[in-house]
Amino acid sequence: MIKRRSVPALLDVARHAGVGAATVSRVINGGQNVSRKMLDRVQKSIDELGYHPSEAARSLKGARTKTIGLIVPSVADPFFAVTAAAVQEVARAHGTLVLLASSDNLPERESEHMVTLIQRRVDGLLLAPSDAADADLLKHAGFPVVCFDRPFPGNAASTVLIDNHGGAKMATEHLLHSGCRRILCLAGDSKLFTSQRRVRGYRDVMKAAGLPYIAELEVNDLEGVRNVLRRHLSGRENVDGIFCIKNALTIHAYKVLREMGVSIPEKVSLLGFDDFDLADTLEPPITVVRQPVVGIATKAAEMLFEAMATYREKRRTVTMNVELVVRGSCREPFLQSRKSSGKKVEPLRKR
Amino acid sequence: MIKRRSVPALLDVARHAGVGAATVSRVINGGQNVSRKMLDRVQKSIDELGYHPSEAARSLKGARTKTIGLIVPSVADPFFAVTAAAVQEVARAHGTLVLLASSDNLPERESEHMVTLIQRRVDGLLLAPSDAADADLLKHAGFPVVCFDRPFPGNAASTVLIDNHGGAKMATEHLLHSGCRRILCLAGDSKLFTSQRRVRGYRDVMKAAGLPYIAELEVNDLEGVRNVLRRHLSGRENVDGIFCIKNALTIHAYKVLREMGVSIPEKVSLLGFDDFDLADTLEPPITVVRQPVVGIATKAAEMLFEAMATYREKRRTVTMNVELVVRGSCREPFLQSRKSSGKKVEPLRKR
DNA sequence: CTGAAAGCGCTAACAC
DNA sequence: GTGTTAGCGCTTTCAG
Repeated sequence: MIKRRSVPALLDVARHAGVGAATVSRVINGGQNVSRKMLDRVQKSIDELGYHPSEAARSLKGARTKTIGLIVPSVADPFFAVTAAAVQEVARAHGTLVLLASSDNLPERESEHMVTLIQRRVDGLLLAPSDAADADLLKHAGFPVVCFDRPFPGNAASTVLIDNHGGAKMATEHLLHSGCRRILCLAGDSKLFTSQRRVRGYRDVMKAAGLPYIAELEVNDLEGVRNVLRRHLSGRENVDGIFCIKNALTIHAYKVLREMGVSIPEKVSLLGFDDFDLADTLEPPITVVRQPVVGIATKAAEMLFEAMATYREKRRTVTMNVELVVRGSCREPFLQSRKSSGKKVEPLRKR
Repeated sequence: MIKRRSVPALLDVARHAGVGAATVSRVINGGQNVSRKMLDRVQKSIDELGYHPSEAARSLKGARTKTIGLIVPSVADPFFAVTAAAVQEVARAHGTLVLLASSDNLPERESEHMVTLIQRRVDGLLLAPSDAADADLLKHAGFPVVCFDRPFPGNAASTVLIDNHGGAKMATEHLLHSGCRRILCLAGDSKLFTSQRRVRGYRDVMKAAGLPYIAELEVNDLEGVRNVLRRHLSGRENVDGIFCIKNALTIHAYKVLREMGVSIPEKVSLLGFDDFDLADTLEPPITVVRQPVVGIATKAAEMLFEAMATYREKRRTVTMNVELVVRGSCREPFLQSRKSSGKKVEPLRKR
């Protein structure tokens, strides 16, 4: 027996209270220009019937849907989880709900979700786009779009990024100052924007220093890291520093080094891009480049709401700074005779 | 200059293609009973205008909104992030979108979100309710609700739980078998359902064993854990085992023990409820009770979709099992002479 | 196979 | 102050 309990409509309330539709409408919209008496009567009917106005009908009248879309590769990923929470928070402050969708970095799935959100007539969209996001969809979207973490291909939308290149340079230089000369760069998924930028930062520093470029661009799981490290730590490579492009790799590298009995930082210095929860608790605590995760998302969300309010898209890209958090996984810097070179790393002792 | 670009409507397409509205409707709904010619013509107009049907108008006709709500205390919390991802996945398989909201464990905010979701006419709601969730709202919700992690007060909805009590007993017994006799139980936020159940499991075992009940029920931050441990490790308490009710506490306890120079497990055994990413990487790796996070969410979501499909609410509570993951933070069990007692812990070597 | 028209639940003009 | 009514964009009879 499938009996769909139909929820009461405005007209039901009106009839129940013996008033016109408009009066009910006024009541549920703040009760301006309604006599005390009517207001009470209507309110009573509303409560008795358990009435709640249909948002669908409201938005049909052309009003906003008070909903924004958020498409991320994966909600389970701590970075995007924190990001989602921050977006949430901004949205809530604007009386707006968030429609969450995950793309798994699959362009097709991403497009699929975008279409769905267009059909939902969301007021705006926040997006960490895949490398092959569909620019055509943006044209007919009918609402502003702001990207974060990665740009939209062809720079078709406003974007909030971090200084991946600068952060990677900072990291590599820190390793250099720690006395490392044969630095391995560990990266996964070389098609990812962030990955490319960070590798480039590493490369530029190494090249400028006349040191060898040793990079592994497609390692992702623990097994992969194990193979790679086994190879590079013995033999002629004889790596003395490791720069990991992302969290998972940093953690894998840490594990492998431990299981291989390689001491950090005495034998090998380890530095990761992106901070993580227990980075300061490991033995030794891991030195990382920290990105302002909440800041990125908040900024992106604010830009979106601004665009939604003004309804004029002045496309722009905001780049946020990262900071080096020095802990204990890199050797202490050698005496720096080159004090004058100015832009030396300012070690922070955080956490 | 605020010019809101209005998106094309079905009628625009109809006019553009020189056909009736119904024909366009048929085309966008699978194109049954439409001549090849018409179909092509309409499709062309659709593409040219970049038309996407309005979901709001569709659901106004009484159809489903193909949206479910998900209310969690915090998306940033890894547990709920993973949960959200799993829900996502099930929803996607059902062609449904997820409206995500976070309550911060605040009953008022929770109710607020519930009202909003009711107004959105979501097809169903997944909820990790606060301890003071509003049962009245459920009455007029008009859609099925399934809770997870915690029950709805008064058991007003179907629920997916884990065996908190059993898990805590398992944990405490394991500590006992490890030779601990003075076991401290660390809990935060004593009003939380999960916390209460777990503390109770600990208590029951201790009581049955005739051992002292030593619990701290309102520690939450690192500072709090530090104070508590300092107190209990010295002096007459002289704790030799610690059972942490949740992740954050386990990690804090680990940190404090390290900074105090207390060796784990030689001096103190440590056991946490709920597994976490680096539990196997710390020194020593932490023994934990693991709950099937994805399983919980998936089960809850499936129950919800089932209820949505059948539209009959047969309220039920599902309890999922937890498992003990033995790593290295508890002393090796003493020789167990009581082999016959059967229900002894079956140590798993996972990860 | 195709089109005209009613109506979903609400808001906003407009009358009273 | 309050009620009537015309749509918003779509689906769905019901005629042609």
